[in-house]
Amino acid sequence: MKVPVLVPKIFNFPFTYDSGSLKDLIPGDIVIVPFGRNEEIGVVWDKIQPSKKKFKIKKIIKKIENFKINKDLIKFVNWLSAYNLASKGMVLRMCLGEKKNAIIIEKKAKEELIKKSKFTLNKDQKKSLGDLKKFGNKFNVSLLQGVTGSGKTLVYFERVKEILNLGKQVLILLPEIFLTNQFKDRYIEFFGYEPSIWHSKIGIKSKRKIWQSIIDGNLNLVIGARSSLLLPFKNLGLIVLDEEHDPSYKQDEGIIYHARDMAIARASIEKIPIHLVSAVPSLETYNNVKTKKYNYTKLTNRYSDFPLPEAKVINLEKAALKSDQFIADETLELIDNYLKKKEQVLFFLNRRGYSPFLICKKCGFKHLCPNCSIYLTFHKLTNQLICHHCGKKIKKEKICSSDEENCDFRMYGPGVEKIYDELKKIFPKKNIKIFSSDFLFKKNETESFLKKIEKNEIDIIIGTQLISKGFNFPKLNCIVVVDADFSGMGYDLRTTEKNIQLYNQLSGRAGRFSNKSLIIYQTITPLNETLQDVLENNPEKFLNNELIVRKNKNLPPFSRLISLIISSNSSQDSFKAAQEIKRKLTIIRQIEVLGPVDSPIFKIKKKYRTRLLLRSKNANLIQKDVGQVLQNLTISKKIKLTVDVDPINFA
DNA sequence: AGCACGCCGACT
DNA sequence: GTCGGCGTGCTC
Repeated sequence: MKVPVLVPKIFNFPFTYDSGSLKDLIPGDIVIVPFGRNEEIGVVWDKIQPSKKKFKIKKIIKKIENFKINKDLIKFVNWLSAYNLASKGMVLRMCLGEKKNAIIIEKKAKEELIKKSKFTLNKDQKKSLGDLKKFGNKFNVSLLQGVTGSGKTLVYFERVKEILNLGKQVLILLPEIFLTNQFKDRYIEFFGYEPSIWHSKIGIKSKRKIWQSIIDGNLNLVIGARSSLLLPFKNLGLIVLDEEHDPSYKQDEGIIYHARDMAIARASIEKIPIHLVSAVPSLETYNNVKTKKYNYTKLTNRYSDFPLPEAKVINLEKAALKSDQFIADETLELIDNYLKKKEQVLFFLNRRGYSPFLICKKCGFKHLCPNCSIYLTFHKLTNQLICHHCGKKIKKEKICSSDEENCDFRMYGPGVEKIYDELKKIFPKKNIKIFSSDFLFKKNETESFLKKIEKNEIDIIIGTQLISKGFNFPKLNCIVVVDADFSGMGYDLRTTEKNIQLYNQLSGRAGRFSNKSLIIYQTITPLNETLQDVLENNPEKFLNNELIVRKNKNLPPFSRLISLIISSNSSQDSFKAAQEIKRKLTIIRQIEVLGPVDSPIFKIKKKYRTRLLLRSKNANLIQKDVGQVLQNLTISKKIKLTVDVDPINFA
């Protein structure tokens, strides 16, 4: 009997095999097949691929008895692959945990019971929980919105418990790996046992253990990052997607997909509910709530009734900073009140290193990354210049082209290390620490750092974006945004949205347990509109305006975008290939093709990148037509084509 | 994607 | 003279 078998490789269709002596093979069975000169794991797929090519049909070697992929997952893989223009085989690869031998049998782990704390929901929370229940246990998308500190987690934990009690599996998605550990403690407190955590960096043995017990139905709950979305759940009953608005849900390497949108698709295929959770939802989700596509429930008050921090703007233009100073005197006066009370102050600056600009005063020389078309950032910690794109590290060069002497470098603009130096000079006795990826080397370092902050052992924290995400710092009551910059780079239509999200999230870090908390925005543009929106703390107003703008400009969600990135070792090759692709695409009536243009960062990791942007003329899906053209494309293997459906990053 | 085969530079 | 760079072709 002929059987279609999909292998976890680049192919977008299953290969045809002979079942041999194996009887009753059905879609979802996991098999070992001969492939080329090797053996490969594969999954019996739903449809035989018709083919004009002649080939010898090989026999399936054996069937793996204990595990089976469920039918809905096959449907989901097919759908995800078609939507994102990625090959089915590569999507299947993600289901199998990337590593092909995740399947090997091993002993199963028991959940260890730990003491469980008692939680009670307040009135607000009870109402939202009631709403979520009311929406039902069939497929529906709902947004649980609540200001930072309103206790959203507790609400959905209760909901999760309910679904678990029905004997169903639950998936909780979080936007970043490092949040999963922090989240673990809260989970243990509530449920009384260790949750299983899944993300790309967990070891092979835990992967194997989790994968196997999920497919068996022995494990009921997984907390995971993006990749957990493709796990082979046996009977999934609920998906919760926390921090719904977070851009890191978009995977932008390898198979490019948006985990939020894919999660919704999976819920739809599995016919189960999905809860999106956020303080300020993404524009897409907001629009879907407005048009009643999604259900909606809101928590309006902070859990312990402490107010959100008061906001203050400091005009850096007027502050007359001395050279080498990035913190205004007025800011220093304000934070002093908090430090005196032994309360923490957080300086937020989304710039790693010491200084982003190192320029020779005499010859104007700047260090350019040898692999990318961007300038290098000076890091004092390692005394190196580092490329924030490819990670290249080099020592300072000193040859000045203006005369025989060495270059005389000046530093412009602050990074977190620079702020550290400035603060250390003013507060030599305070314990000041930087929280950025450069200072968190080892695995447990992040956790111990966070513990120290919780225990109030650190007086001043200087942090990058990392710090804005979901942490609970009880003694933090004052935040300083060193450089509230709203200019963006001009190539990201979501810059404003991201800024609103960021500052909203950031301000939520302060005043968890205080009536008097403060967030200070230092800026050279105190009248900026986005800043005004942030200050007003009325994200709905911003979202409504933004929707109007998008509508007028025919941008998503009123149209659809697909971005093509064409890259190669030569800038001419990339550009020529892009023109060629554009020509072929113009056959499609319902899209317009913008470009080709060099990408804003033209060279990344030695590859020259040119891009095309495809836009639908209405809100219909265009994947099918575009996919067809791309499939029949014959371009040199030297050219790499990356397809990004619903792009959010335009670099 | 991975892997083998095949053709040209640099160097143990 | 070999090692190894990557460009090309193939996988039921």
